[in-house]
Amino acid sequence: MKSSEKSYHHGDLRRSLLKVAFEMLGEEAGWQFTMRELARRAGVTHAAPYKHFESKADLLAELAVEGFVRLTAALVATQHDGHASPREGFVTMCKAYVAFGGNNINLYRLMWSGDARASGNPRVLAHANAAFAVLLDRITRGQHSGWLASRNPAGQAVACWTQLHGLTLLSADGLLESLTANAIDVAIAELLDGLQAPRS
Amino acid sequence: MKSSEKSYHHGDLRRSLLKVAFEMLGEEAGWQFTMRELARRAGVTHAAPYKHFESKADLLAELAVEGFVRLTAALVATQHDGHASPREGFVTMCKAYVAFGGNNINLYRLMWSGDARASGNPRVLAHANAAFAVLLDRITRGQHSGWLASRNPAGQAVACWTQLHGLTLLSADGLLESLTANAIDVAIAELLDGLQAPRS
DNA sequence: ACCTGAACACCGTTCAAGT
DNA sequence: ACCTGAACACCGTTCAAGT
Repeated sequence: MKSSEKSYHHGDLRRSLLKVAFEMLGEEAGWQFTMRELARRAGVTHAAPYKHFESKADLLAELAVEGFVRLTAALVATQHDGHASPREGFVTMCKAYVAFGGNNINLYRLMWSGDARASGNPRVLAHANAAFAVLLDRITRGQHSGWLASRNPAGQAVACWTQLHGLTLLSADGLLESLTANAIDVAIAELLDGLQAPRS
Repeated sequence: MKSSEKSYHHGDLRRSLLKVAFEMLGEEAGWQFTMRELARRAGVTHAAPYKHFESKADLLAELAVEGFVRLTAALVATQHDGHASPREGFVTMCKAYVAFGGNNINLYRLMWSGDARASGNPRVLAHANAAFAVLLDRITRGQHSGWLASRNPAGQAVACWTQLHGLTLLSADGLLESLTANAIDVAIAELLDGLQAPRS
């Protein structure tokens, strides 16, 4: 934060590496950047990152954790707006999920890449579950307040999560635009119809 | 087909390479096999595959095309069984989709990998659309026969596709089992409830 | 305490040369 | 016509050595 741009890198190389990694994820090139490129951009030798991360998978796990934190925040941020209806509020959250993926597609793919989980870092799974918990909480409250059909909330949350995950990925792959207009809105509407329908 | 096992590889190296690649995809190691490992297993030098495939992406595209062909066949195969109800028939197709992904997870991931589409081979997209067309066709017919709510069939098909895609991936990642029992069945039921519900 | 230089065992891809 | 051998420009990772 103190900005020592152009210094020789002292204690905060770890933080610098994460920052540069997020910058690279923001570019076009996909999430499979190389450790050597990361080191190059951070201005250090390719061996230096290994003093701060055990392996590439370890670095990816850190990025994935931060990704889930940001996704969770994006979902939570939709909770207290004044929505026209409970359903509208929920739809807003769903759109925020898909928008997060669309705006951070390299990070989103990294979060689910398997390479991140392969690190063995349990925080990846824990933070994925934390994001899921936001969906589950909203659904549980929706059932209590009566606008969602009452059945196992976890089942509804899983249906919601899988729908949003698939929608995010296929949308980012550019496969939906040619199939129908407003694919995201339509798919979310079908999801909500299902969650509201009685008699599972 | 003539089986010249143990020969020196003549004209059918291309076919051999594809066969070995599918075998590797059937193993545990993920879909990111190396061209050199493929060549090794096929018993040739690592330069030989490049006489039959322009690049690794080109090879992956061929595998992806065949994957979509197989997925399409798996979906079509569920069409003429005697089902207890139209909805049951549709649910069977949905389960076949998820089961295909679960039983061929490396191939399924490859099909959506981007590396395959990056080859520029238009057959990948064409065959992906062919698989989608099966969903669309069943939904259109379901609307005509009246058991599905009548609205834009493409929108419903997109909702179905994205749900099954997300469900397949998250299920394969092992992320659903701990959340609820019968996650696949439950998510498919929510999907169908949505597709059947009037008033989108 | 933190980074560098050189090394190891790999990649994808190319291309002259062999059969 | 089809494959090999050697090469090029890369990787992730390690480790003795420098500052």
